[in-house]
Order: sequence, then structure tokens, then C-alpha cells
Amino acid sequence: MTDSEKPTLMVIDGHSLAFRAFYALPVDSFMNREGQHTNAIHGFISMLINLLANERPTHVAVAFDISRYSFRTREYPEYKGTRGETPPEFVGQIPLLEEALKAMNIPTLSKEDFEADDILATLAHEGSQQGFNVFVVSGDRDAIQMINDDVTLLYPNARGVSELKRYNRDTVFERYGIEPHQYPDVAALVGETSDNLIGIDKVGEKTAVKWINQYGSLSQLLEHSDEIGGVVGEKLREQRERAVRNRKLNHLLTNVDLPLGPTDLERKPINVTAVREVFDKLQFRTLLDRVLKIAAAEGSDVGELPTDAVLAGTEVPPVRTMVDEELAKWIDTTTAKGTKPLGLRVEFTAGEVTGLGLASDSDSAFVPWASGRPDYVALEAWLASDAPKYLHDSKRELKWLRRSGLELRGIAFDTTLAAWLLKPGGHSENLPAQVYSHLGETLPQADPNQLVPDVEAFSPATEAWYVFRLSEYLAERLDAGSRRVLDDIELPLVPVLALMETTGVTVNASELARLNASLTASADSLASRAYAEIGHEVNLGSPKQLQQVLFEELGMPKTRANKTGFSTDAASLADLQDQAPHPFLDLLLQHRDATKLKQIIETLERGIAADARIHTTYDQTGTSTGRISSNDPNLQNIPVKTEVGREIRSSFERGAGFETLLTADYSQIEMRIMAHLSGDDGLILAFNEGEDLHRFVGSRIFGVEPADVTPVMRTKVKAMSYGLAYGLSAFGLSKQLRIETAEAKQLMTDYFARFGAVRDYLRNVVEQARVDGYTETIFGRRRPFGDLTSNNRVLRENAERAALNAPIQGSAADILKIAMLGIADDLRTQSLESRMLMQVHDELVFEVASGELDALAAIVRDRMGHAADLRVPLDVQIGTGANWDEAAH
DNA sequence: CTCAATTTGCG
DNA sequence: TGCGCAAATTGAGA
Repeated sequence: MTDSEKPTLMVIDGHSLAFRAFYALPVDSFMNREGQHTNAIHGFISMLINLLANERPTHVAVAFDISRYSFRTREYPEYKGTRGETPPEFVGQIPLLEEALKAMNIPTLSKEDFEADDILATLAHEGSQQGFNVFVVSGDRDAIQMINDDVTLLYPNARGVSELKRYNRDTVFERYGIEPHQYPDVAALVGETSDNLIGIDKVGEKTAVKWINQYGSLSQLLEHSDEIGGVVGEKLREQRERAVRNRKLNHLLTNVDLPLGPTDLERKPINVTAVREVFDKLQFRTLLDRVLKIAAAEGSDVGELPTDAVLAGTEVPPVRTMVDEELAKWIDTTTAKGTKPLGLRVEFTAGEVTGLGLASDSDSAFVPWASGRPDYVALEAWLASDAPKYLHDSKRELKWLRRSGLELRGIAFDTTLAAWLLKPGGHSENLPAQVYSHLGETLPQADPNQLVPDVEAFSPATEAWYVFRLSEYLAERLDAGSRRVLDDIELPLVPVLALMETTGVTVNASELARLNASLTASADSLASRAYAEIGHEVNLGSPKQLQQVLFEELGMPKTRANKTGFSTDAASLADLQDQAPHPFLDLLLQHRDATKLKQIIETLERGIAADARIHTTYDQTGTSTGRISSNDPNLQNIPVKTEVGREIRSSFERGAGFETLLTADYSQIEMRIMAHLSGDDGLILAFNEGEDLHRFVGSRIFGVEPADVTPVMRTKVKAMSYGLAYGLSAFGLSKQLRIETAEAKQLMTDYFARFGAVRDYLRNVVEQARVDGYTETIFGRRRPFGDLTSNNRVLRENAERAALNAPIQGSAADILKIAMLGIADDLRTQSLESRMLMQVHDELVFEVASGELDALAAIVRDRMGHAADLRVPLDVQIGTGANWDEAAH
């Protein structure tokens, strides 16, 4: 009998898989109308459906533990003792899952005093003897021992249950270097934290595998334990009982007396009525469709099929591969001559575009693409036209297309951006994750690390169809304000940012190398001087070791507490220097400075591409306020405050053939926005007078003429003004200014006495957000807040400060984005060759082409100055120079 | 290898 | 007991 003729038995560990699903899926997104959580059930059933479809088992069973107690806990009460309380949201999901399985006519097995793994092992053993191909599905590593030539283990990886890793003899050997049946011997030596089984001290996987390979088994090893030398040998002899006990406990029984054997587990038709009933109770609509589809495919009468409307939305359209005239015609008809949108998905392999997926709501097409083929005139024209396109992560797709010489315009929707606007706090999800979390369907994703992929990846055409459906789904959920932000700001910004990333900025590598060498020298010298002060070497980069030195060896007073002891940050060290001066402290601070700068330099050096330029990646979805973040490398945290820091900025230069760099930044934009939003007459007057803001505010608060505001007074009001937008407390202010809390309190009182509308505004923002559940920027960008009504004071107060800051920081972000759009537009329409290179929250950096300085400066001044119509002017500072430092002002 | 915690750079 | 980020390092755990 060949493998393909053999019947296939699949046995599943219900509890362990449901638990994995529970942690893999958000609890809050899966709840039925009665308030019962259903995420574990949903994940489990979804996985089960995939397994039934992909592996096509002829026989299936799911095993459950009856309780957490078994013959093992009787022998060793601590077994699995580290497992905490069952999360309350998990409670009740197992019985419902069993109900759902019953409706699907899938037998469940459990037995008093035994664990599900024993049932699995027994069935796998019997199945293998009776000529079955066996799949064991379990999240328990002990299941590895069941693997043999007939038995394969499917094990969920770290990401949850969406991907199962396939373990057979070969993959086990690759991963662990042993045969599957030897795994329990290794585990017995190493121990298993999740089962509360302690192993032999000093023995890790490497040692255990070496021993088992050398002696063949644990019992042989223990017989020869006197041959093992060193400390590990002693430990092994001392603690052999642990290994013996572990081995006894991790041995799975293969002779449990069960009411059903493998042959009794043959798949039976799904009970359609019961499935409808149970799934309806669980509110699993898409899963119901998928189960019914399987049932129908297997010849069951599924009775009344779901309505056409439901099916039309979820039926994956067949993929047609097309080129040339057929493709041209398809695009023309499906888009109604470019007026209707299509989902678009780019396939690329090893940096080259290899295919394109196009889809409407009911049709999809795959276009193989190879560079240099002339047949795609219609496709290229459509791509480069304003015809609307829906994409996922459009900036990425745009860049890939451009690298292959394809122009993309007409980005009309981006599911990544839309999902972020709806929920700006979360991490952005890839396409399969979005499909799962919004549509509740599974978009398989081949794991490139897997030799035998357990899923076939979908065609880009089908992915495009999902992008289309996601776009419609998300579009419906965007409020008008968010939709305007998407259409007027975020989508138009995509090509602008893409161009900035592709352009990059020239960095002088040899200058950086020189700086790095000099910093290395001073860091080394500072380190050895620091060691000399305390009489021994220590890792100055380890807070833990520093705590040992400062608080134990030197007996210094305790600083602010943190989770690992006492803080050694710069502020704490400065306090220490006041209270208990010691030369070590100063050397440490200087050493930190030098190494931090070195880090930044080295990160930059690694980022320099072949064109001698650094190409950062801007993340439009990187913040919850609306700002853009920069990464790989981060160009938004290049030092500026110290002399050496500015030397790093000097290494950012104009590119060859360009005349100069130009920087433009908003001065005090957040204070201006606060003046606008609060309508505070005093503050508005300050900005309209054009006088130095802090001098003006200082003169009001301290009751002196502007000319008589001393530097100390100015520093104080400056700190106060800046702190306002962050919800700074009197305590925080006193700490920062190193003044008494009482004085800080008085300063705040005086400030608000003169600028009361600001306080009223800030209070009102929080109050309104508490009612609405979100804050809004001037342009309608929303940020949701849940914790404003929390009973937890820390959470609530954190949310309050974030809420009062969000409209201010967010509006500033909107304004600069709008300015960028205007500038990019002008550069294009006026055919200038100058280029926008960087964005640093309130600053833009440009490379000026020869002869264009005046034109560019005029554009930048105009577009930045008029990006928003506020009650105060927007002040723009412009500077030029051969490098970033010189261009600063 | 992954993750949390700490620290520090920027606006 | 000050908002928003990215990155590096350490050290613990898997």
C-alpha cells in the first residue's frame, strides 16, 4: 500500500490548540451577543477547517483533558504547578467548542485520570500499526515522541495557530539532532518549565543531546554517569532522581483503554442543522459559510444555501491569468474605462516584480510580469493613470513598481493607512492579518522557512480581491473627518514620501569614520579612568552592574526606584553628584555621551547605500498622533544639542551637482496651535506682535517690562509653556527647573491667571474626549481613548495627558504634511530639480539645484506659511548651507 | 533567538 | 508625577 492509498487519521489536542488560539487572537474582537468570549473557539474551528481542507483526513478525533489533575499529578503534585489561573475570558469556551465539534460530527475523546496527550499517543500508536497515515496536532512538545515514519506532528509556531509547523523524523533531527523517540530523554535532562519539571542544573539542550547521542538513551547515560567529568557530571550524579522522575512523567501512554479506535473515527457528514444552530449562537457567519462549503463539497445536503448576497461577498473569484489584448480588454471593461476601482497587489521575488494581481469585487486577474516585455501597454497606461486603485501598504508597492520601471498613480485607497486612521494606536498588520481581523477569513501565507509548506499561498490576484473587499469594509467604517484626512493628506503623501526615501540624503562617510575614531578614543580613556576610580573594571553599559557599584560598593544614596532596582539614568546620576560627589559619576556620564554618539554614527554608517546616500523609511502609521516616524535608520533623532552632535549633522551634505542644502522649520508651532485652539487673547496677541514669545509671557507673569525679563525668568516660563501641552505637573516642573515644588506651583498659578483660556481649553479637551471617546485635530484626525474612564488612576491620568496633547501634536503633524504636499506640487508643476530630502516633525530639509535657491525658498515659505489658516501666523525659519549643521539657523 | 527593561537621541 | 517616537544594549528565558 502506498502512502497515498493509506487512510489518514488526524488526532488533535483540543485543549492545547484552543489555548494557543486564545492567546493568538484578540479577546475583545470575538464575543457573541450574550457576552461570551469566542476567540479560542473561532481560532480552533478556523484552523480545523483549514486542516480538513488541506490534509483531507479520512478519520478525525479531538481529545480533551477532563481536568488539570491526572495520574501524573497524583505521583508528583507539582506537575504543571506553574500554570496559573485559567483566564476568565477562556472559561466556558471549551464546552462550546465541544458542542461545535459535535455538530460537525467530529468525535471528541477524554478519559478520567489521563491527559489528552495520552489519548493522542494511544491513537497514533494504534493508527500507525493499523496502516494509517497519522497527523498529530498538538502544541505540547512532549508530542514529539509520537513521531515515526507514519506519524507527523503539526505544531503551532510562535505566531499562534495560523501556521502549523510540520515535524517528521527528518525535521526533528534537523532541529534537535536526535530521533523523535529520544526526545523525552533529552527533555528529562533539560527540564520543562511549562510543566514545572526542573532539569539537571547546568544542562541545556546542547549537553543533553550530546549525551543522548553518545549513550543512546537516558538509562544508558545514567548507568555510565560516573564517566562524565566536570561540574556537570557531579550535578548529573547528584540530581539523577530529577531526570528519572521527569522521564517517568513525560512518557506518554500508548495503551490507554479507549471507547473508540482509529477505525471508529471515520469522518461522517456534518449535521448541517446543528452546525447552523451552534454557529449562529456563536455568531460565526464567515466560518459557517466555510463549513457549509466543505459539507457541500463532500456531498452533504446543506439545505438552504446562504443567500446570494453572502456568497457573492465571500466566494473567491477564480483567477484568470492574462496578457496582451485579453488583459487590455479586461481592464477596460472591469474598470469601465478607468472609472471604477480595482484592487492591486504586486508580487515580487528577489527584488524584482514578477507579477501583478488585479481584482474587482467579483473578478480577478493575474498578470505575469517580466522586465522588458513590451506587451503591457494597456496595463502600464492604467497603472500610470489616475484610474482609482486600492492597495495595501501602497508606499511599499509604489517603490517596488518604480524599481522595475513602472509608474503608479491613482492610489485611491490604502488598507494599511485606513486601518491606522481607525485605530492609530495599534501595530500595522500585514495583509493576511488584516483579512483575518476585519473579515474573519483566512488568507494563507506560505512560510518561506518551511521545507514542506503546509499551505499554498494565494495568487496575487486573490490577494488583490481581498484588498478590494478590505477597502470597502474599512471605507464604510471611516467617519467623514478621517476620510478627509485619508483622501486629502495621507494618500497624496504616499508618493511624496516614497520619492524622499528613494532620493535619500548624502552623508560623508569618511567624516563619520573620523568622528567615530575620535569618540572611540575618548570613550576608552573615560572608561579606564572610571575603572581606576572604583578599583576594578565594570560594564559601564549595564545598569545592573552600575547599581552594584554605586549603591553597594560606593554606598551612595538610593535614587528613583525602577523595576530592576534603582535608576542610573542621567537625571539620577546628576542628583547623586549633588548629594554624594564622586569622580566616577562624571566619568560615567561622559562615557555614556561618547558611546551614545558612537552608536548613532555606526547606525548611520551601516545605512549608507552604494550611492553614498542614506535612504530612511518613513512610517506613515508609526504614531498614534499623526506624526510620521523614520526608521532604518532613524533620521529624526540625529544629535543637535551638543558640539559633537552638530559635527554629526555636518556630515549630512548636499549631493554632487547640488548647490546647497536648505532647511525650513516652524518656530513654536505647538504653542501657536495652542493659541489658536484655546483662543487665548494674551497668547494670540503675543504671536501677532511678533515679539519673543517667552519674553512676552514672562513680562505678563512677572509684571515687568519685556525688556526687564531676566534669563532666569525666561527659562522658567519657557519650560512652563512647553510643559503645558504635555500635561506637566507642578512636581515635574519643579524637577526640571530644579526649584521647590511650591515655587513651581506658584508659577503655574500665575501663568494661568494671565492665560486662563489655555487652562480652560486643556481641561475641555479631556472632558470632551471622555464623552466622545476620542480627540480630534483641526483637520479631523481622530485618536481614540478608552482609559479616560478607567478606575485605575495611573492609566486614567496617563490617558488624560495623552488626550490633551494629541490635538496639538496631531494638528502640527497635519500642518507640516499639508505643507509638504503643496511644496511637492509646486516643485513638480514648476519643473524644479531641487528635492525634498527629510522631515523631522517640524522641519524639512531640501537639496537645492543650482540657480533654484530663490524659487525654492519662496515656495517653501509660502506653502509652509499658509498650510493652515490659524488665528496666529505660522512662522517659518529658513536657512542654507553646504551641510545640515550650517543650514540650521 | 525573542522579549522586556533601561537608557538616550530627536521634535 | 511630561507627549510622541527609534535604536542599542543587557540579561533572562525559551
